[in-house]
Amino acid sequence: MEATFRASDLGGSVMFKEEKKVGQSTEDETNIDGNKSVNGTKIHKEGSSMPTSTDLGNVKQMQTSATRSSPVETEGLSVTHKDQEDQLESAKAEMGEVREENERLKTVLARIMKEYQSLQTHFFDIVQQEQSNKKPIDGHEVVALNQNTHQESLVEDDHQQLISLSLGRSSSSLSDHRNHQNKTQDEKMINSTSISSNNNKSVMEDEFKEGLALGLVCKVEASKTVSINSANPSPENSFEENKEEDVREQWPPSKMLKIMKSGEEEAVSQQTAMKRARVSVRARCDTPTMNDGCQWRKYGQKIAKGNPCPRAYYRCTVAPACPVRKQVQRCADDMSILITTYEGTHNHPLPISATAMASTTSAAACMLMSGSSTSRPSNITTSATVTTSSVHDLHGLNFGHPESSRPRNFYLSNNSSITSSAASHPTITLDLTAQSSSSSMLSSASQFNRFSSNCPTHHAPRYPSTFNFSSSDQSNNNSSLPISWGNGYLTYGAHQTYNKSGNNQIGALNLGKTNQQPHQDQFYSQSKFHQRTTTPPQQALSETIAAATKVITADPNFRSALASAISSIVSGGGGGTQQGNQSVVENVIQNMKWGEQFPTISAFTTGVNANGCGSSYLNRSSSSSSMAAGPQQGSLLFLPPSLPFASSESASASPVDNENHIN
DNA sequence: CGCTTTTGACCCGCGC
DNA sequence: GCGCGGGTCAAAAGCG
Repeated sequence: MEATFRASDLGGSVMFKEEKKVGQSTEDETNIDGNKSVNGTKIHKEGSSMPTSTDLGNVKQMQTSATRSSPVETEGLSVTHKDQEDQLESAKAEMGEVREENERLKTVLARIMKEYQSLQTHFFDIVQQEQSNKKPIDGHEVVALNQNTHQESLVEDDHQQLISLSLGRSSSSLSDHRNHQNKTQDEKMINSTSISSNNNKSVMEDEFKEGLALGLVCKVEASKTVSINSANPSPENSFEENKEEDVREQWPPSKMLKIMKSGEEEAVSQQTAMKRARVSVRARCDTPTMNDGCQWRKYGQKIAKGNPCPRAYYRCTVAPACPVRKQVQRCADDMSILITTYEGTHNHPLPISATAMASTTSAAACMLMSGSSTSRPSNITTSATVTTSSVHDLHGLNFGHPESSRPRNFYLSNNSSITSSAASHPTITLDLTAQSSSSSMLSSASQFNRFSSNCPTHHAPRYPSTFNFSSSDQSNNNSSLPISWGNGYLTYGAHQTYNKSGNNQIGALNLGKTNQQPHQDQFYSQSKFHQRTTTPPQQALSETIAAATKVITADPNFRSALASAISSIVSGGGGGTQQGNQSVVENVIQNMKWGEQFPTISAFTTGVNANGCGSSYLNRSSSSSSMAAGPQQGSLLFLPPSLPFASSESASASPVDNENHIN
């Protein structure tokens, strides 16, 4: 497994360990009595630089059980004692190895950091040189520069319909640096007309490594025959296109159209807009906005038809040019439900607390687009059952919460009731408002099947009807918990079925049970929440989000779509063997699947990055300082999935539900 | 003073 | 072509 990625990969080896741990964790969890947890301990330590609660528990358990065996035991017990001593010894030996490996990894990490810093220095040198040559670059000039530089990509876009999204993409100042570096690399590649496929492949692999460490940029191709830029088949293309799209997203449509020079480009723009996916999250929330970890600035509010509550428009302000927007609106049918619709891809490092939502929405969007890109939008239905135990696996860390091992069902559905607006903005909905049980799963399924009844049947196979990630402790299926936000915390309750407002929503990812009677007062009651569960609510949501991500990324169609997209790029070089590429891609996807859960691993937040990562956010989120300290200090590695919806008075909080209507 | 929110105006796409 | 609705802009107001 480790052979796939070099240890010098930025965080790659570490992520790898995480994957390994994740891959084994179900096994390890079933051996919670400690005998077999040595591997788990080892990997935990590698991943987190400190033992997790489980690890400590296991070791402690062994020690205590060894201590418990007194000399006055019977002979049989002495044998047991001996066995335990043996185990203890072997465990100690293993831990010694782990320590050594930890040291090795630290060395590697230090080297990577050093390389990164030198690269950064180099980058700044280049920037300074450029700035000395011409006026300081403002945002528009940057856009112009990018557009000039990537004119070829524009043309290429005419032949491709691509969506670009990142799964918990974390680096963006970094990514900006990378873009610049890519640009220079790209120029080199263009200048050098004789590029061997091997070189391409190796560059590609490097890109993969770094790209995965930095986050996934997923490109889904359209049904049209893809003509990979044969002159420049390097993987930089993907970054170029990504930049291109980012550029477009940074501009409002009207201005975009103004700068378009030809009808062809206009068509490209329209295609891009047509394909821009949205991810809508429905959640119980008694605050004006749900705190998803990002920093938002409100730029508009409007009454939407059919809903007395105004819709608020926010844009991400973590980075100045971040194209991500969100709309927040109360559900007309149930005011306790907040519908947050995300659009676009962050082009900057995310606060740790924002990565869960970002990766989930990106994955959902990717899945949606993978379904819609090869044909007309997405008449697809997908359901998934996920338990929190698998969520633990996903996180790669065991929080040791007894409640958290409770199975929870998630329902993922993506169907198409396409309206015109939905067609231009394909939307997938993550419904966090309701609880899921077996019966409700069925009802939900039938519900969505009903929705998809008008779907062409050829879409059905694209997404298997059910993904079941349930682990062995699935038995108490009915104990799943509904989720809602409340003052930044989750609350639990039985909720109303979502579906009524789904006119524009092509799909729904229903993470919970469909409905019972709404008891709104429950949702506002912290005390009731605490009565219902001892699971830290934010953790629960984090798990929910991560589980949804897992569902999506575990979708074989999502993976195959991604694989084909990547492999087509790889094979676009003309030299690489398809099979080899495919295996690389598969490995990439395998790693992405888990690595994306730690998108900040690679966000070495030195200098600009740290600031870009949201200093203001961090300053505000005093309650989440423990995790917030990570990015700031550059010690963000291996933190557990953050509590993404920390209770903090968000600067972006706005009275969405106030009655100040405009227009 | 700088940042955020508010809100009227404007633009654009779409349906009729 | 017109009206409607969604989305965005940007000046003014609010706030710390």
